[in-house]
Amino acid sequence: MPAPVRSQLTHALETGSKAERAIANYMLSTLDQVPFETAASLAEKVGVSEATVGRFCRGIGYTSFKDLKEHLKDDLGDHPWLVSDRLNELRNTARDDESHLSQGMELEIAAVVRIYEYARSPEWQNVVARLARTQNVYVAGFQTERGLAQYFANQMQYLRDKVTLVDLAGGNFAEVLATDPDACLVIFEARRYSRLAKLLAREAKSAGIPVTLITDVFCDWGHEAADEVFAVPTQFNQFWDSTAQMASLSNLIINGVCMELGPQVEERLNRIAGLYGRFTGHVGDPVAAIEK
Amino acid sequence: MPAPVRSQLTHALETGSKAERAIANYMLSTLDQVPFETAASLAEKVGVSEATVGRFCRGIGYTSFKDLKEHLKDDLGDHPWLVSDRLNELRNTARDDESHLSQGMELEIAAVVRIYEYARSPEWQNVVARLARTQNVYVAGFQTERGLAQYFANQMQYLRDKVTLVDLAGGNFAEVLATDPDACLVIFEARRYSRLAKLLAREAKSAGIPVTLITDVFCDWGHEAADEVFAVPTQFNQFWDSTAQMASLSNLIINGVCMELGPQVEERLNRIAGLYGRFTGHVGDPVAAIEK
DNA sequence: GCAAAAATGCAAGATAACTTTCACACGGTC
DNA sequence: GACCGTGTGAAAGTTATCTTGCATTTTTGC
Repeated sequence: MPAPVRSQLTHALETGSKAERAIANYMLSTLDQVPFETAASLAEKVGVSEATVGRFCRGIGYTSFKDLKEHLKDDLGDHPWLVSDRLNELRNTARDDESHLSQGMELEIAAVVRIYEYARSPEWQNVVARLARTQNVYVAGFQTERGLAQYFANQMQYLRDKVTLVDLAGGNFAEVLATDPDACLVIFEARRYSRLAKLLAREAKSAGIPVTLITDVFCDWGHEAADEVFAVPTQFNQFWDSTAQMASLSNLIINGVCMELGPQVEERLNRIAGLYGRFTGHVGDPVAAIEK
Repeated sequence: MPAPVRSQLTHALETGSKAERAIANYMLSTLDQVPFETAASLAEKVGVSEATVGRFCRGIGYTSFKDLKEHLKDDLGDHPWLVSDRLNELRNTARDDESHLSQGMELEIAAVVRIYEYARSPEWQNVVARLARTQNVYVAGFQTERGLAQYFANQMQYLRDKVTLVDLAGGNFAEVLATDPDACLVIFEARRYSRLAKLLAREAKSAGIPVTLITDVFCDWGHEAADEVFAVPTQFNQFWDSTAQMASLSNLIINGVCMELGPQVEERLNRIAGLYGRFTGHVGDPVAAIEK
């Protein structure tokens, strides 16, 4: 895999011919416009011919201008950062059968960045505040995302009381829909969406219960049925779409709720850990403690 | 009039037909990827035909998909779209009360890198091959990691038969420990480790059942009790440690098993989706299918 | 439950984007 | 000043992208 586009262009600034330097310079200074250009439009702006643009791109290691744009898309750049050495190591030493892996990794990193962008949005603050203050919190997940819902609910239960993982065991969702209206609902769902997810979201909304939907980018019914939609990237260049980063998102929410609730949570955490210790035990507990 | 494209798309979310809503939604969710798309690539991702994308763009006031991109150029404005720029944006514009967030992000990215390093290790291949071939797969998770175990198990069940999420409901783990010895076990656990996790791992190991432990970096009893230990970073500069990246790791394993099993999984996937469709239904299924 | 209308996909045709070929211009060298 | 190599643009050729017409499916209204 060739080095990041930006550094290739910078390199060309020094080594290239006159026209090449001009192209590289123009691209670097208007990098965020580049994806909208075609070889022809770029050529005209720089004052060279279309063919030269193509040759230039081929010269610095891409098969075409289109190919360069393609790389730009998931380019993490060449800025020094925490793990760059290891990242580059993985990128560069990948055997052919592994290159899909390292490409997947870059996409997964982009997903993490996306999630942290969400964490600074106003709607995020809404959700966190609501999850901290609302009397009853309900969590639902369907199909493979049920585990994520449970993960979220279990952690939330460490922080506050009255958090329930809902299910269809009773054949309806009365536990959410026909109860204390001081409630809110979080749903985890991804393609192919369960009929239940949409139905539950709708019913809850019309019952006046705020709904937060954590889903993938393909969900087209989210906005009509939920108050907030967090669309998490799920395609990481693998055979199997991965909703794993929803777990990261939910942990960030948990953390937000934690801070919203303040120091009082600590006491609850200890109490619950104590309960777990007495009923089940932790590794390293003195044997005596277990036998009580 | 800020961001006409965005508002046009938002408007289409409400007024458009099914396919149109899907297109608008996808474009909005991945707005900064749109410049790289062509009508065809977009159509494939959204699951509509190329022609529909063109018609949609014309429908909301542009002459073509290309024309829409042309307008997007102005609207996207100075919003950074390159992942590296977005990263820097998050890093640099963080208000004081957010700086712990962006530091956490870097750690979380490092965790992703760590996981992909694992995915290239020999022991990883062992685990993947074993999970594909062993007759019975058992999965366990304790405390908050139980959800992750369920997540893993549910996905695995889509790929192969005889995957069981074990629990202590019966008061022992006979389902794993006193049964067909052609079995393997995956355990998810993090601090403070449940006594059960260690005990189960030991018992399984001495019963000749290979054990894979997915845990945090603090686990000091893993190597004596498990055959493979994947230690996932969990400290992201937050109040609350996050085991979320275990989900990413488990999805990578799933993906590996998927490839190991080969094309035959596809049939199983379809069969299971079909079952889900008939018993519960998916969003978008014709009403008739649900009433059968 | 049916028919009319709208929406959609397919495939062929049209257009735009890109590559290749070839000839010429410029700069340096003998 | 002729020679040679490199870089370049124009035009022709190739491929990708988009549009259009038509058949089919889905939705809507009664």
